[in-house]
Amino acid sequence: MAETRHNPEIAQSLDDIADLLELDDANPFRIRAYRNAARLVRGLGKEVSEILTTEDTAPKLPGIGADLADKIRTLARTGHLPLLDQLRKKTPHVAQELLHLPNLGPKRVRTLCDELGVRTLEQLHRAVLDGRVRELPGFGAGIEKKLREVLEAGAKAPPSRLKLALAESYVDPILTYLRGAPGIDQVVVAGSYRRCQETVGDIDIVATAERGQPVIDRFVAYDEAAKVLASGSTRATIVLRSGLQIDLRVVPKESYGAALYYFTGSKAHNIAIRKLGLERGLKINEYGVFRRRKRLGGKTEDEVFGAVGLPFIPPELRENRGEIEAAAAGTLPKLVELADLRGDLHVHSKATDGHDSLEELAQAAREHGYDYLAVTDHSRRIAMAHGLDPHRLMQEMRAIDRINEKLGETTLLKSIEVDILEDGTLDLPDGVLGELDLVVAAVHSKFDLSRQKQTDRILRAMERPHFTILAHPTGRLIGERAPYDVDMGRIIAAAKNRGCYIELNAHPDRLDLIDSHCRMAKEAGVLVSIATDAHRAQELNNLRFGVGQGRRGWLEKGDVLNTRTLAQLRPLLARTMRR
DNA sequence: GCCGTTTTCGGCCCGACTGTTTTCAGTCG
Repeated sequence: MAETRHNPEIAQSLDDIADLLELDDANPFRIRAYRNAARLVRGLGKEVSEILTTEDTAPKLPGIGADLADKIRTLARTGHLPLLDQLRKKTPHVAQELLHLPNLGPKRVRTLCDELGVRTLEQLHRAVLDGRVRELPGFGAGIEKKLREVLEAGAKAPPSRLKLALAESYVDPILTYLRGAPGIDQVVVAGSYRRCQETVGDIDIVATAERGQPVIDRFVAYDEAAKVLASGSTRATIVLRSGLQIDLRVVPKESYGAALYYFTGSKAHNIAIRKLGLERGLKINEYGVFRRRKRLGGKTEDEVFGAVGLPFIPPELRENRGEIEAAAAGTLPKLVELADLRGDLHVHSKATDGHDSLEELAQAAREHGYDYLAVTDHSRRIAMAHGLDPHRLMQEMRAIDRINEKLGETTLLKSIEVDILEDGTLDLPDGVLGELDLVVAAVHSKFDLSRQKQTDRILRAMERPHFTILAHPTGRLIGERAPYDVDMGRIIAAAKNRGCYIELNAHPDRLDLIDSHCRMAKEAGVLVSIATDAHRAQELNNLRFGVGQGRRGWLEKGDVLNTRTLAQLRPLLARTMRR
C-alpha cells in the first residue's frame, strides 16, 4: 500500500494551488475555496483521508464539495495532483516566493515575471538596483525602496511568528504607553493574541477615543518603534526593534464591541458571521451592525453576536470550526478557566534538573492555593538531568512524606517523569512505580522512529500497570523541533481503553497537546492533565498558557483531570482499580 | 470551487492605507 500523506502536507498543497491560481488571475472565490480548504485540513484533529474515505456523496466537511473532496483524496493517496503539476509548469518557480514578499501581490508579481523576466530573487534584486523596477506600470520609487529593504533584510532575518509568552512581554508596555494618549478611552489587544494562539504573527490593538489622530500620533512615536509601515487618521502599523509588528485601530466609543470583534478574528469566523448577518439583511463591519443606513449596535461584542441571534462566543473558539453551529444550537462548551484548576501534575525539583527544593515547591503550591502538586523528577535514563534511580526515588518519597506531615492544605503527590524507552518499556520497574501516587511517562529519545514504531512504543508503555499520564505527547518544541510522528487517534483511543490520561504541557515552548488533539481527547472521553512541567517555582505561573490552549481545544472543567479535588483525584489515579 | 426554505445560477465580507495616479488599483488584514 502506498503511504498516506498527512494533513499538513495536504494543506500545504492546497495553499500552493491557491497561490498559483492567484498568479494565474483565477476567480478569487475559487482561490478562496482552496485557502479555506487548506485551513480546514490543517486544523482537523483527524486525518482528512480518514474522514473523506469512501466515495460518499454527502458532503462531510463544510466548504469541501465533491470536487475538493476528490482532489484531497488524490493528494492523500499519491501526494500529487494533476492540477498542481500543471499550474507549476505554467508559473515561474520564483513567482510563489515573490507573492509572499510585502507589497507584492499577484498583479505586480506577474508584471515582474513577464516584463522583466525575473526568475530568481537575485535577479529581482539586481533589477531593483538597476532602476528597472520603478519604470514598470504599478511600481514607482516608493515600492522600489521597500523592495530593496526587504530583499536586503530578508536573507538575514526571516520573519517568524512569536510564541505567545514572548509576545506578552511586549504587549503590556505598549498598552501602558498608549493609555497616556490624549482623549483615549479603551485600549485592548485583539487578534490571534486574544484568541490565545500558540504563536502570533503580529499584535492587533483596538483603542477608542473621540479623535483618532492624537492616539495615532503617540503610537507612531513609541520609542521602541524601529519603523512606521503605515499611518492614517484611524489606523497605523509599526514594527518594533524586536521585529514584532503592531497594528493599531482607533474607533469611536460606540464602535468598541464591533471593532474588538472584527479585529479578534479569526478571518474565517468573521466571514461566517457576516454571512449570517447578510442573510438577515445586516451589514457587520468594524464600526457596528447596520440595516441599510440604520445602526443597530456595536458598543459591545454581545450586541454583534446578538444581532445574528447568537450568544457570546469566547475568542479562543472563533476559528469557524463548529463554534457558530454550536452557538446556534445552544451547545457551546463552558470553557475551563484557570481558577478551575486545583493543582499541577508535572513539576521538577532540584533533585534532578529543577531549580527549587521540595520545600520551595510546596510553599509555592500553597501560595497558588493548590490542593496538590505532583513532583515528577526525571528517571535514571536522563543522565544529563541526574535522573533518579530507585534508591534516590525512595529518598525523595520519604522527604515528601515529611513535608506533607506539616504542610496542611496542600499535598505533594509522589510521582516521576519516567522515560519511555525505545522498546516501549519504562525506565523503572513496576514494583517501584507502584509505590507512587501517579506515574507521568514521556518520550525523550529516538524521536525519528517511523509513525508506526513510535505509536506502538507509546501504546506498549501504556500497557504497564502503573502508567498514568502521557506527558508532552508529541515532543514538539514550537518553532524549534517538529513533533515526532505518532498516530494521536490510536494513542487517545488506547488511553481511553486503558484508563490513562493525556497531558497538555503548558510550557510556552511546548503547548503540547495541540488544540485539535485536545478536542479529540474530549470527544473520546479521555481526561487531559494541564500541567506546567515547571523547573522552578515561578514557572507554575505558566499554567495560564495551557489553559488558553485547552480552551482553544474546547475543553471544559469536567474534561480536565486536575480540576478535581484531591479526594476526587485519588480514585482516578488508582488505575489498576478501574480495569 | 461552494452553496441553496427567496436561488441549481449567481452570488460569495469589507474597509483603510499607499502609491501611483489624475480617479483608482493593489495590497493588506
